[in-house]
Amino acid sequence: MARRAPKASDGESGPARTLDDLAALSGVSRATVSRVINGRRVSTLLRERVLRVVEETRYRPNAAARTLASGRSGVVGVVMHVDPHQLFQDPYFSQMLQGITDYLAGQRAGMMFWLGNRTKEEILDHVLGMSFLDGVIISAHALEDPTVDGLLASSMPTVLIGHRRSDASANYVDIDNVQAADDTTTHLISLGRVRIGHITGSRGTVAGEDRVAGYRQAMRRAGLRVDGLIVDGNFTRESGVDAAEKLLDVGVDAIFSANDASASGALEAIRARGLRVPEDVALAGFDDLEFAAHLDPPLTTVRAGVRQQGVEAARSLLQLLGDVGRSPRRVLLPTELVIRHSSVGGVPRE
Amino acid sequence: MARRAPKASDGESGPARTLDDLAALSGVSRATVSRVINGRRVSTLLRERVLRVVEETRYRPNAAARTLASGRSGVVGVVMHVDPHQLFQDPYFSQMLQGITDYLAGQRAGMMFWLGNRTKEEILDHVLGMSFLDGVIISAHALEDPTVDGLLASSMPTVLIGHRRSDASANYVDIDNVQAADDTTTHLISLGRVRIGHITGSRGTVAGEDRVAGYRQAMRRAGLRVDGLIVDGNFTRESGVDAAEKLLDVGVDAIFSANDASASGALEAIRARGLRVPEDVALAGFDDLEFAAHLDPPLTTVRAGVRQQGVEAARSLLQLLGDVGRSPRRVLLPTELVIRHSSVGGVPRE
DNA sequence: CCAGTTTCTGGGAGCGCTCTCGCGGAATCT
DNA sequence: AGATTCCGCGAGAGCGCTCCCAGAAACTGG
Repeated sequence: MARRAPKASDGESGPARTLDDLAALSGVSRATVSRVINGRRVSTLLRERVLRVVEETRYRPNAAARTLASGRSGVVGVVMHVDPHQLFQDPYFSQMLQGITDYLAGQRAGMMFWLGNRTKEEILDHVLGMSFLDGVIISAHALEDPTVDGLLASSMPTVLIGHRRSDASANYVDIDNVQAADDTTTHLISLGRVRIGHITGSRGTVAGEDRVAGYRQAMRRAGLRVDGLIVDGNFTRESGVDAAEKLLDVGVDAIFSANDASASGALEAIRARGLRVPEDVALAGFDDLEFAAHLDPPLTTVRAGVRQQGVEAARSLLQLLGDVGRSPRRVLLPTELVIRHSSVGGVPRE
Repeated sequence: MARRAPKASDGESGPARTLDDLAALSGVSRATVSRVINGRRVSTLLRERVLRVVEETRYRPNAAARTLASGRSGVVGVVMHVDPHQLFQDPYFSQMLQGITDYLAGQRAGMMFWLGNRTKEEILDHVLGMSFLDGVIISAHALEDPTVDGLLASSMPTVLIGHRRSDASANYVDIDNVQAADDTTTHLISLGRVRIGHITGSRGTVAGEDRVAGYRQAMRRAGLRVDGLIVDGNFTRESGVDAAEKLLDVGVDAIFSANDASASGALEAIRARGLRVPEDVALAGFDDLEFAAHLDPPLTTVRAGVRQQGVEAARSLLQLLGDVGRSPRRVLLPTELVIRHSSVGGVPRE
């Protein structure tokens, strides 16, 4: 297509737009210029000659041609299918996004985002339509997610965040929600609490289901009853308020809430009744987002390393792409129970 | 390069990966398949034959090849050079980003983001390195910005948000900050206020400088003094608190703050002194972000249509790309003074 | 000093697509 | 009925790059 003027040249002002131009200008072959550009072995003499021309002409390789010829673009997709409003409000997502972008930017990888304003089918279609992508990272919160299924079924290298798929070939970064929830509940039990309520996360999400499972597991092991002590929430502060009200009505001496946001809601509800935390009701959350340490009292919670999950996912994807064998990457990040005032009043503020 | 296995085929399982495959399968030429895919005139008979094969083989065009051959990728870059923390905290940016992404997604355009975790030079280099981009949208807040300069100097079609560059060729979407600030100040004057303070935005930003200019202009026209009444702020809530303290010390009966965040800080400071808004001190902000209407009292402010600025920028860029002549796009969005309780106590809550 | 290496370079064949050109046959005109 | 226009289609030349291959040049050792 000499018909359409090449993007970057008006008339003949900027001469070197292609490798051939550079080759002509520096008196070597195109192959040699390519070697110089890509840092492969070339004699010092020629290398310098070429580099000077590259410099002078402010040459920039054509990314599309490169991608076509090499099969890799250096660009990955990032899909976080959540309501945009929530995306920006909820530090959970912004922290994860930051982890991803920091790592990828550091590796000079490009990234395209799909931040979930569309339907899942549209997203899948759109992502797969960007066929030049080297791979994609997708945060998979729901147990059932057609976007994830579609990606997994496609030939696109994919890393999931937050969902250990049973598919043998799936790559993921996750935390052990069950274990962490068990630990947290066990912590509350060890404090002598016996009526421990749980405010669930959204049903149908991995984190929601796994955390309630961990809670049940710990309670069962301790021989404690759970009937009436599990109230549905949906990870929002508001749901935490409502759920805590119900738990307080039936009577509890501790509440384990499925995330920090709902825990902060629970805290508000407990306070509103004139009850003390942790004396009357001990409280624990999950995620350890920044604000958790600044609640009054500071919240006992599970440090999930949300930002780190993003970093690991990005790292895994890049490793995966570099690995010809494409052996699956599975990363289970450790969690840590962070004990603060909301469960153990006497402990000095960290 | 038959050497590297084509990305999407393992062995010979999925046969149709290229137009040539489709052509062979449907017994037409590659050109005709291309016409079908791109919706150009083809007889119904052949069209259907081809479409059936496309369907069956779940064919997806190779984006890189398309870009190389056609010179357009359908992907644009979005650069918002702000600290990521601020990006997510400050609704200003998230609203603008949402406007941009909504419009572009609606037009099925892809987008790549640079959300400002790197230095300006790095960003410029990285963006220009993605040579396949059809164009870029950049939010230009600072008076001097090397990234913007570099983009403008390059051959990359670029639309600025928030900066009317004098460059005849620059495309932008902006609002008339001077006029809007003048209007707001004039509103306060019309209420009989005479000692009207201004809390500036960050110096060196277009919005900051223009808004103080509009304020000065209105004050001068009304014959009011401004010395001692202009205090530096930086668009944050905290700076609003500090600046308001100073203004209250010198004595004011109204404050016009350069944005809503700093206005909310000012509100806090005024309240802390036991003064009433608007009876003792009338207050006005700028931007009309969501929270402005929910302050107590609701804040008089300038509706800048932040989300709309994003939409318009995206629309402008797409128009620009469709326009062979590439005649410059300049959009000056209207603003509206939204009068609420914080300036006119008697007005019923909107 | 020549055969056997090793290193470096250029030639050239693609990667998968778009788009112009021109041909043949159908539709329209005189 | 013959001349003219129109339309649909195939052929084929690129787009700018990567990477294999083989020849040339520079070493090595006997």
